[in-house]
Amino acid sequence: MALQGKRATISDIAKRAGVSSATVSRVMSNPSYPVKPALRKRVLDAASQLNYKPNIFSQMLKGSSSREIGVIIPSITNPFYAQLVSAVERECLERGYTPIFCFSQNSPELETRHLEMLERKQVEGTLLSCVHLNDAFLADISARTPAFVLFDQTYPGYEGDSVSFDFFGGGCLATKYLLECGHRDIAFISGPIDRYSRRQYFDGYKHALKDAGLRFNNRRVVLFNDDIENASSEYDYHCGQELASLLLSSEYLPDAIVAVNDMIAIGAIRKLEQEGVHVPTDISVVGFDNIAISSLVSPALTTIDQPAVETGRLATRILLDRIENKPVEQGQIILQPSLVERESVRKVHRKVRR
Amino acid sequence: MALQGKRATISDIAKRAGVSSATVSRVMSNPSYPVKPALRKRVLDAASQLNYKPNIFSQMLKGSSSREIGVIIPSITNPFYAQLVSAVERECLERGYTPIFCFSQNSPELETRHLEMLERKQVEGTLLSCVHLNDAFLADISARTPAFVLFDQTYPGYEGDSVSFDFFGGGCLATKYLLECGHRDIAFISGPIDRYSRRQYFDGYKHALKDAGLRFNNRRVVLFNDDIENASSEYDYHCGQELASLLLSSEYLPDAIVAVNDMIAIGAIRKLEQEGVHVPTDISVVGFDNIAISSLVSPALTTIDQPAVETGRLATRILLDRIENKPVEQGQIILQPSLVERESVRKVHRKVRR
DNA sequence: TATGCAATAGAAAACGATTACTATATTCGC
DNA sequence: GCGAATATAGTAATCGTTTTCTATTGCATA
Repeated sequence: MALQGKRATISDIAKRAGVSSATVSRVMSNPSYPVKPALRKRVLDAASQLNYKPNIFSQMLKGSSSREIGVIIPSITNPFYAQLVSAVERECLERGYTPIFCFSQNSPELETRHLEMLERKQVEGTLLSCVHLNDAFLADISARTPAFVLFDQTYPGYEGDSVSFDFFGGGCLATKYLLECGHRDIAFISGPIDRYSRRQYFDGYKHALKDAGLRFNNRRVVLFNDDIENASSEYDYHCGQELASLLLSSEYLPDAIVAVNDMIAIGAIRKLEQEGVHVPTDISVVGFDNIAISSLVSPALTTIDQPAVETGRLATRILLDRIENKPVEQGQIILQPSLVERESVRKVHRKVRR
Repeated sequence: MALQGKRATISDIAKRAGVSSATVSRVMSNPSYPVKPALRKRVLDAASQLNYKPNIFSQMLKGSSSREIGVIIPSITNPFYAQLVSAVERECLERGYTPIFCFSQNSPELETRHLEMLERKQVEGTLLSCVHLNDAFLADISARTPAFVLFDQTYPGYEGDSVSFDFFGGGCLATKYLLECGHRDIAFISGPIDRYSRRQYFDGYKHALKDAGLRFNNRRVVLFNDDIENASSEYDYHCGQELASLLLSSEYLPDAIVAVNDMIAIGAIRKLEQEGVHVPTDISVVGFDNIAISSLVSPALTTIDQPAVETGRLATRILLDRIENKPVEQGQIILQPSLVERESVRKVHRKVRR
């Protein structure tokens, strides 16, 4: 392999093989065009001698597709997104695409910056877990991008392709389960309810309470409002500890807690245990996400499963199908929550509902 | 914003503004070239009316730099790599580069495939946590890539830039700490010792034992040999459980365990507790990695810190400095281990060494 | 023996931006 | 007021590939 300073071009090969550059191009990338076997061999030999690698920018300029997609998520240290990203990558790999992952850190400015970068790079499509709450902005972007799928964090009333999750149903399910287990005084703990998903989850909680004929007690909603844009597990964990402290300082403890995510639940449980309040004996907790750790902590966390892999896979499929102009059976998917029963909830008295 | 089917080119703008395309180019991307204010304004207006976005492929073809780098790691669901990736991204963002993340799943074939893809894309540099154990291969790649830095998993005797970790020292440190705490019968548990890093860690363990005048007992080395290429946390966790079972089935339990990583340690602890063996009362455990969860489990894991953020940051800096031909003070960095004392090790009797 | 079509290959025109040359018009130093 | 330097803008070449035209064969059909 001759590695002179510069990389060999198609005309270097042409010269060496004694043919025109058109012929070289046809040998290299148009298998259907007839070229005499002898010539073809000469070209192939010359190419390998010169260690020829086509210049991708030139090919792109001539209009071939880059097979790159952009993927924007809030944070990769959040295990939910790590799993999601893993699924996206696998799907892309199978279909010959390269994903470019970007992390918005829950910052609209960063999200915009990444979106602009992806547009500059002329990716063929974008997958976005969106932290913008701006309708016009989204319309703008999705019009400009060849293909565009919202996932995880979607936008209420968004008309385009999306793979979202029934957060409302999730909030309901978690709360109803606690009610069924005989708990009545159920608190809700969360970081800032900024995102749509959290609001929905909270609404689900309230709905389930109301549905059970219980009045909603605002003092049982404990929020940790901190506008540090930080989506790390550690942060959520500490947030959970903080929230548990707040709860511990109230007049009396609730029967149970609905936490807005697993990490917060785990942080809260840890703090409670530290203060001598045992889970689930003294208080029950249900989380949300079903990240890997949740089954590994003690007590293992009862939680609502949010299917990260499924979300990533479906969203990627829709996006790639759009890019390739394949028919998309369903452009708007809403994944349903399911309960994962483990050890953090105590059944006070059986109260089976039909 | 007029969005006709095709995107506007530089000559569309030239036509609309009544100037030559050279002038447009100079206005758009050569601020130092003098252009009359009136003309400049005409060009700028035309550009914004046509919503002009330069064609990046054309720019690349003319030799401007892509400011893209490739980053290959085994798996993103491993929290150590998630943190590392996060640091790489941050560093890239600051310096205006776009990282393309690829996951090798510990498969040399996939690693090769990704490396080839990155070469095709003509990235300006590559960061690799390498699963190949092939010298020639590495030499080949690093010669072909404009800039190349090995990190995390490096290669013994590798001459190029690298940011690695003193795994041997880590194994020593973990073992010595247990010895200092008064433990004598110390087991080593691990998944397959395939990677260089694991072998080194294991060697450190043996060295510390020998150094303390203890004979190395091969029956205290418990390995889980499974060539499933799976680097997920869940897998390691189950691997840890399996290893603990193996240990439990031996004639009598060791005093302490050195685990090859945190996830395996956590899995083992969980299994031990399930079988009524309490950590650290009955047996002590020290992990390796210091992933976020390790401080959150109960008992909190005593472990060796492997600085993920530092590794990612330093490796990226070296790579980008090379790309930009800045002087690199130190091309080969070996990060040192440090012990994080938490709750999973019991001090049998104080035996202070100087 | 024309005629037409497939096989084969080269010349040259794209793709869109940058930039090395030119070519004017100004302006400056003296 | 004259040559030299500078400001300003256009022409055309260039980056490396693909692809549309052409052009020449060879061969089968009528």
